[in-house]
Amino acid sequence: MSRQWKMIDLDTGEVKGDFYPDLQIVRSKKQDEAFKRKLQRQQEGRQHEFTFSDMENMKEVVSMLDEKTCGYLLYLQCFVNYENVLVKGQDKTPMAKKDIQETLGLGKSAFAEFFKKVTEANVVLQNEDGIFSINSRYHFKGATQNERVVKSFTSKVKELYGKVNAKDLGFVYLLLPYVHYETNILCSNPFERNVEKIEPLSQLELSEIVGSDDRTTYRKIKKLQFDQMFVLAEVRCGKEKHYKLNPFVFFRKDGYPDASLRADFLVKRKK
DNA sequence: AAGTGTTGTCTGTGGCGTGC
DNA sequence: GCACGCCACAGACAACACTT
Repeated sequence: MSRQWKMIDLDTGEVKGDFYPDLQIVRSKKQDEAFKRKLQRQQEGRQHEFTFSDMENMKEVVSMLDEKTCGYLLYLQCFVNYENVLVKGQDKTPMAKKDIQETLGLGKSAFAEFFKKVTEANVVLQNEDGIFSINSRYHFKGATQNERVVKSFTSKVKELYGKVNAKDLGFVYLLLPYVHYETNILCSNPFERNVEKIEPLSQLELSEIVGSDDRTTYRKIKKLQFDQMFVLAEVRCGKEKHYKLNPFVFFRKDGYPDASLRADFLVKRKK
């Protein structure tokens, strides 16, 4: 039996409740605030964790795997460590095959199909010791000199995975090789440094890239949102229209996008 | 234990149509 | 010509049964 104390308001003599000194502690407001700040810092640190995707090589993946498989892959590559090994949990232990299935939240048959496809395409590799890793030709974590890469903020991709289906995530995956360095605009020449020379992709061109009709693409752009933000923003300049990918999820430059950019992607509330 | 096949349910896709 | 609502159908997935 643990000790039990009573809390009494000294002004009124009223009994306010029970206190168990063996089970509970009293923390000052100041301590509590410091603790909350610490927790927030930790979470922000994790929020800005990212992986790289090689924009040129990943086109090979697109040609080998179908849209939904690419979607699962985009989510799965969030779980690599700096050796590109798929890891789980706080202690970052390597994932077993079953862990991969659970991470993706798939049933037996759907997972078997996915696993067969990605291993045959050599996108997910099984090492001799039974450890699974992602082929670093396509996705990797850690420093790089390569500029033809796009960063994925893992916490945002994970959040997105919970909100949309794999095919939708695959849709985004297919667009990643077309993200412009400075502006996040989807264009046919993403490595062009001169902003004047960007050739933005039209809705029709986007449809061709993802291999569905313009109607479906249109609906996806409108639908893809999470946490009160759109994944794609439509930018109108008179009659011209182009599309921008959300820099809080995918970003090419160093560091983290400026918070003012967020406004472009906010979900507009009616009135 | 892990892979394969079948079936039922649900959701997304794309055709058609309407209003602006 | 564009935006989008409706709807039938196809495809994706889970659950289950069955095989190796």
